Amino acid sequence: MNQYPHSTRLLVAIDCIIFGFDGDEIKLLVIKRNFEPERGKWSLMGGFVNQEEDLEVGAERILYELTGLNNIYVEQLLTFGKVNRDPVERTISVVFFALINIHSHDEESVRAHNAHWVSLKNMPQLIFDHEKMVQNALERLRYKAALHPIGFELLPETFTIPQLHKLYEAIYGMQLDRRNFSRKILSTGLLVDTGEKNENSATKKAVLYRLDKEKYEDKFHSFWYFMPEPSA
Amino acid sequence: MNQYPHSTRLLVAIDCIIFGFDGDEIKLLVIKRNFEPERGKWSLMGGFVNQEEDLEVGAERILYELTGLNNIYVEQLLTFGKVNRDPVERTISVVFFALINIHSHDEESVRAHNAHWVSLKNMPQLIFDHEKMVQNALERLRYKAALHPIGFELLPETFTIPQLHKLYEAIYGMQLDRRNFSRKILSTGLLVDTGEKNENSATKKAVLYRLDKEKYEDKFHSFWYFMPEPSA
DNA sequence: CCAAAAGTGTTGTAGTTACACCCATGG
DNA sequence: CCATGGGTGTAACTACAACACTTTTGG
Repeated sequence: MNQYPHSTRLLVAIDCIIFGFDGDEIKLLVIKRNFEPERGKWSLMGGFVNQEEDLEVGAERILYELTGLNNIYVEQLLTFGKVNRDPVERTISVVFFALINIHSHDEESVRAHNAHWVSLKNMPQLIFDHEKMVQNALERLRYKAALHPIGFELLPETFTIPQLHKLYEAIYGMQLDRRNFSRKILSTGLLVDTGEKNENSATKKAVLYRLDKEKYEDKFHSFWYFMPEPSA
Repeated sequence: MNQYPHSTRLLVAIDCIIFGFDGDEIKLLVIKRNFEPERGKWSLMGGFVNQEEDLEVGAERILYELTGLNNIYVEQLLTFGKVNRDPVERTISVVFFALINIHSHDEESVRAHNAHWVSLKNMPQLIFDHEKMVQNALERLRYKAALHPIGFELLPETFTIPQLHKLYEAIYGMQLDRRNFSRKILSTGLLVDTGEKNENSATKKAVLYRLDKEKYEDKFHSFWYFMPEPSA
């Protein structure tokens, strides 16, 4: 077998930031470790990269193992590689972040892994550099959600504008004018009126929308700021 | 020595995308390999991560080795980890991208490494997945330059608005109205008139500006699109 | 019929595009 | 004195923030 000589090989881990939205707050899915090292402490869900496994595949494996979900929004965040970040042995960690509908995961599996949804406001201490990872992921979420129609990934298939509005308020920790927000979102042309209405509401029922998948794919990469607005 | 048992350790490489601007085009600094594997082919500058070296430090080491430059703009891009991306042995590559003033590097060192500036338009074939990396880096550059005052990193300490204008046209491969661009850039308040003028011009001499470092640091992270403009 | 939440209208303002015009310089 | 490129001005348009108002529902 061909090999590069004289080079050190390192452990490569994958850690997953998993965000959810409970209708009020952004939540993070973390596990209380019942294994060593750092048993009893909180950490992100993770694992090691297998020899014959692409990084993305590894991330999907780990996410599936915990949540039972496939086909969720996953994006590579950054790779953390400080020499002493893991006290046991030097480990490079490739961090992914995932957005899921908080009600869709496999409860069994989550319980079996001793995982819990925690709110970002009173997040427990996490092991190693996992808090930095979360901080970084939150910044990325804010960044992307401001520029791309990404928030939907945290909601069910069908959702109402007020739900989306609350979601955005939660992401940015600030109040947004309900009416302007509604227009802004609708003006993207990405939402399709399903004709149905939300039954949960105690007062006036809100219209349920779903994503226009095609337009979503098309428009996903558009953004502008320093550049002039596209005239077409 | 404590170790995680039963886990595979992998080679971890660092590859560097190095962008420059020659006044006309965005250029990429690549090396023509005079070592195995793939001797004689073009590739990005890279190296392996040392056992006792942080990833960022490794990137800076590699960049310094090639260009002789310290304190340049470096940002982690993404980590590439497909199982067969390197035919010799499975290698994870953490990719960084750097922006430098094309005239400031150490010519000696660049020659010694058999490195050359190539234009993106007729870029030679690169080994492995390096072309994907470049593609990705270009997208990131476009993304960031549209939202953050990052273009300056590709220019000398002092520069003129027309230079900056040409730079942005090169980044996006499109024409931008000279006059509106000028106002937009000046309205950021990030440029300071040095009082001096560009001597190179054959006609009217343009004012030389420099960055207001403090404001630059402050404003670096501001951006908006879906969100309302900050009222303060 | 009233409170609470959802949805629609309107207006002033600020930013930006798409221009025209003037200025400085070297040949 | 003229061609070239740099700098400033301006009008029309558009987007959006900040509001008020109407509609629907349950109790």
